[in-house]
Amino acid sequence: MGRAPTNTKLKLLETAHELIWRNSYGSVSVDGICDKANVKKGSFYHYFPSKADLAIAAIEWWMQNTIPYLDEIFSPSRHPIDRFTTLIDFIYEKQEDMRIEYGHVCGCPFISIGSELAAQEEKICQKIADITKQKMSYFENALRDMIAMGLIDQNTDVILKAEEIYAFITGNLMLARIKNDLKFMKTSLKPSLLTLIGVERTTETLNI
Amino acid sequence: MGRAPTNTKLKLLETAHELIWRNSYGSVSVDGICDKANVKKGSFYHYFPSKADLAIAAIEWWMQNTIPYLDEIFSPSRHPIDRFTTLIDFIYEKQEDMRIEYGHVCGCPFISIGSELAAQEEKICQKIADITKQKMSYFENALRDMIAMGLIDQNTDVILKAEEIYAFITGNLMLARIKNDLKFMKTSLKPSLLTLIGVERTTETLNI
DNA sequence: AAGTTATTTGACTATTCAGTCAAATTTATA
DNA sequence: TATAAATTTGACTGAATAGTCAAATAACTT
Repeated sequence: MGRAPTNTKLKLLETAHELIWRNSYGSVSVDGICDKANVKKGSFYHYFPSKADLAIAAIEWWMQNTIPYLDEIFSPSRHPIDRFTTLIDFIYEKQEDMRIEYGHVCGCPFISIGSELAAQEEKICQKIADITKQKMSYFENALRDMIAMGLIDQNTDVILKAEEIYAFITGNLMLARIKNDLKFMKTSLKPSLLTLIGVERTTETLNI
Repeated sequence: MGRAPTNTKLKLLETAHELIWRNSYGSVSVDGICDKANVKKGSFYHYFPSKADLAIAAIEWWMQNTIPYLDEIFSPSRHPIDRFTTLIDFIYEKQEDMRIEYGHVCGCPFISIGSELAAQEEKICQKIADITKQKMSYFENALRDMIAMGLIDQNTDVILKAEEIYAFITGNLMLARIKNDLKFMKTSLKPSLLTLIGVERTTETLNI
C-alpha cells in the first residue's frame, strides 16, 4: 500500500553537499540546490524543514559515506605508519580530483561549513564536533598500536597527539583551499605529519 | 577648501570586521553593518563600491592593525623560543576575550573569511595569501635565529617549517571556533608547537 | 479497478538583499 | 559671506531569498 520512496531526498543531499563544499553555505540558495538537482521547491520542503536542516543532513550523509574508507585506511591489519601515509594519499587524491573537476581546491567540508555556521547553528557545531571526535578515534587507535610496536615514545598522550594530528591536517586543508594550491600537501604533508607524530627518522625514510 | 574627512569609513571597517569575524560574511548584511555603525546605506556606498570591497578593506585594515603586535612579539631582541610562546599567549588571550564578550570563540578572521569566499572572490584569496606569506616570514625569521643559536636542527628547512607552524596554529584556531572551546589552546598548544618546531625537551622544559 | 499513501507540483507570500541616486547638509577656505 | 568640496540622507529599485500550501499525480496493495 502507498507509493514507494524515490531517490529525491538522496539527490538533494548529494547536490547540496557538492554545492556547499565547493562554495559555501551562505552563497548556495535553496533555489540553486533545487535547480541543480532537478527538484521542485515544494519537494525540497517535503523532505527538509529548512535549509539548515538540509545542511546538517548532508554533513551526516557525507560522514556515513566516508566511514567505509576510514575503516579500510585504518584497518588494524595495516602497519600503523602506513595508515597515516595512506590517509594523506587519500585526502590528496580527492582534493586533486576536485581541483581538476571544479577548478578549485575545496578543502574539508566539515570544517568549512562548521566555521561558517559556528555562531549561528548550534546543532551543526554539535554534529561536527561529534564527527571530529569520531575521526580522532581512528588516530588514537593507530597511535596506541604505534606505542605497542615501539614506533613512538611510550609516554605519548594519544588523545593529545590525535588532536594535534587532526589540527595539523585541518590547517593544511584550509590553507590549500584558500591558496588554491596542493603543493605542500603533495610533497611535504606526509613527512611533516610523521615528524609531528614523532616517528624516528630511520623508520620514516624506510618508506613503509 | 571642502569638507574635512570624517571617521565614517573607519566606523564601517571596524563594525564590518567585528560582525564578519563573529558570524560570517554571508550572514552579515550591508544593512546590518550600517545599523550597527549608525551609518546610512548611502554613506556606505559612498565609501565602498560593494560589500565584497568592504570585506577586503576590513581585512587589510585588520592586518595593518595587527602588524605592530607581531613586530613586538617577534622582536629580534626577544629569545626566539619566547617569540613563539608569546605569540600563543597573545592569540589565546584575544580568543578568550572575545569568547567572554561574545559568548563564542571566534577563531582567525582571515582564514574563516578566506575559506568562505575561496571560490567566489579571487581578490580576497589573493589578499589573504599575501597576509599568510607575511605572517610566515615572521616565523622564518625566528627559525633562522634558532638555527644560528643551535636550538633546532641545522638542516631545518625554514620555509617548510614556517608553513607547518602556520597550518598547525590555523587548524587549532578553526577547531577552537567550531568546538567553542579553548582548552587545548590554553594548556597544550604551546608545548605541542615547540615539539613541532623541534625544540629539544630540555630547552622546552626550561620554561623560557 | 479501487483505495491508499507518499510524492510532486507550481503558484504564492512576505521579507531581505545589494545597490542607486539626486538632493540636502556640513565644514572648510578665500 | 560666498564658494567649493566632501559627506550624509532617505527614498527608491529590482532581484533574490526562505518558506507555504492546496491540489495534482504517481505507484503500490488488495
